[in-house]
Amino acid sequence: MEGKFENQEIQYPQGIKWTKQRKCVYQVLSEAAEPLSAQQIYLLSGEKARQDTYALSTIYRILAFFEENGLVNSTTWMGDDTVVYELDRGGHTHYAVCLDCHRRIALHSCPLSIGHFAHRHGEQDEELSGFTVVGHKIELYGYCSACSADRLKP
Amino acid sequence: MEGKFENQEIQYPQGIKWTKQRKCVYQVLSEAAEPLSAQQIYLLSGEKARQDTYALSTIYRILAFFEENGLVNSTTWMGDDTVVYELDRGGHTHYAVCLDCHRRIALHSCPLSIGHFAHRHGEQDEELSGFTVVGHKIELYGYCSACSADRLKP
DNA sequence: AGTCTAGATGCGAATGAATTGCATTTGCAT
DNA sequence: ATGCAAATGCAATTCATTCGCATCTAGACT
Repeated sequence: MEGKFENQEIQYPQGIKWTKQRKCVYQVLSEAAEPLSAQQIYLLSGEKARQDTYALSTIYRILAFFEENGLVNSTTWMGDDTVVYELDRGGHTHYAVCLDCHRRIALHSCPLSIGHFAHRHGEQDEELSGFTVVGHKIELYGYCSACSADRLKP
Repeated sequence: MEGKFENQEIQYPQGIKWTKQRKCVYQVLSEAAEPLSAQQIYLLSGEKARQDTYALSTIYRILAFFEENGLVNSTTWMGDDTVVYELDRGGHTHYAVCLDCHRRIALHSCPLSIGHFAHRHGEQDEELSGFTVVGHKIELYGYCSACSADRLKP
């Protein structure tokens, strides 16, 4: 039996060609607790796919494709230049990033409702008139509890 | 006379070694209207320095040095992975980024005061307890007026 | 079920930003 | 003016990401 990572009860969005590579990447993303880099996805996909490994370039192409089709969003962390991807689950999460150890902490509440914010700005900043806001990204940065402690007694 | 970009009335922060390359980069940044990439700074420095051109690797090292010493901040734009640098002028600016033409629009008002925001979060999210927030970054993304129009009638 | 084909993949080579090693040069404190 | 730790230039290197092209495959159509 074809028992790899397939035949799970995952629902793949319709209207696109679902190759085994795409299913695999999709599943990896759906199980991820936080945004992943192409490299990480590449490794995780390799594990899932029993003995196969999918080409890294394919992973990149799949991610670009997913992004174009609105299935995933990409971002980068402060102080790091590699792009990370996460499934677009409708809602959104923001993070606090430690400038020292680079640890990231997910914030469970968003400090501003998109609509509210966009609205206020559309009215205040002339430059922003006509701009259609579809999303936002917020990042707090500073030092996590562990690193804050270290910085006091060096 | 040594008439290059030097002998202007620029005040260089004290306590560090001011080579001509560093002065030049510093001046380029102080004249910039928005964050610049290392490449851009490299080119602009080249122009300022009459006939000289400073090594690109030097520019990178200077920027890293400036950042460590709190003179500049670095970030990246949505949908672009090259790092950009701007002088730390105390205040901070946020941008709206067009996902289509990549044009950026500076927002002249910040939707949340750091203190206020950090405070509320430090109390609400348990994960954030002990985290010392030193700054934040907000990016709106969407489509600018020109591109919004294009998207309606393709 | 078998055929067909646009589009997807694998592989390796190419790009481009950023970093590093090392020999040489230069602020700047003495 | 002198000396040295730190900064620079240059070339080579790393690492993420992209691209060209030959081969394969999902899914539509017999």
